[in-house]
Amino acid sequence: MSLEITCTRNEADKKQISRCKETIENSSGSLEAISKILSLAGSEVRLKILFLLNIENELCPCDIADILEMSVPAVSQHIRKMKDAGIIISRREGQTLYYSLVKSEDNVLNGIFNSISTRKKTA
Amino acid sequence: MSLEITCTRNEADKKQISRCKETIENSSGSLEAISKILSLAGSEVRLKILFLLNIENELCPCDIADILEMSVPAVSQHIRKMKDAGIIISRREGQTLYYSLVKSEDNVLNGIFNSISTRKKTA
DNA sequence: ATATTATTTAAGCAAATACTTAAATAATAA
DNA sequence: TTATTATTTAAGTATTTGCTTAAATAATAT
Repeated sequence: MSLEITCTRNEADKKQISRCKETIENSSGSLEAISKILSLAGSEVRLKILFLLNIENELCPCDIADILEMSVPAVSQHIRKMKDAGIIISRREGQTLYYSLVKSEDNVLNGIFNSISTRKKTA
Repeated sequence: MSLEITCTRNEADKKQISRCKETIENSSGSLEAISKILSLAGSEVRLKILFLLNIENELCPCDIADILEMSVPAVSQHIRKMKDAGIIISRREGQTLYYSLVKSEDNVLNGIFNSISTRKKTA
């Protein structure tokens, strides 16, 4: 973090700017982690997959492809990104891989699932 | 929504697939709206801007550029996307434009801000 | 072994994204 | 009016993304 303030606005509140820089610095870890999760959930296809996994507990790529009416490789590639990020895990049963959400308490995804339900009700 | 099921898995649960298709169809509006917001918040730069606006109430592009150590046009272009999506609004005071969050109750952003704070505490 | 099925991986490509620099607006000040 | 300041807009470009098709793994069945 550079403490130098380059804003030339007369009215600029330099204390506010310094304070904000520190705030960002102090939360940089969670900001990075959460923006990563949000960038994954920010794809409509992936949000649907996450939403379905939350409801159905587990699904395989083949079923997801069927539900979302898209190709299996396309689904598989979305799944890989979420698996790499550690928000879903797989369980094998014969040839079939079942994917499910990784559960955690302070999970930003739970708030998102609630928002989807809430917005649906009030719409 | 096509009700045709193309999954060739022997074990495929056709009732589950039909049910999931209906679930997605029923929530398609909120899924689209929320994925749009998440795609905006899923950029680390924009998440920082939203996070700062939540704390400071309002900020101008010049100050944000200073805080985040990036160019004013780059900030302005991020701001435009969020303004176009209706999640922030501007207030003019002379030459300066102050941006702030559009408040709403069932707001997915509030859950995100909570997650940032929670994760910071437990980290 | 060979074939079938479920899934992943890889290569290729079009579209979207996020910067950069330069030019255009808009408001204020001299 | 001309200059200065805050901001936006536009054009250009490199990177990322999300699909497609084809090939590679992996498990099961014959």
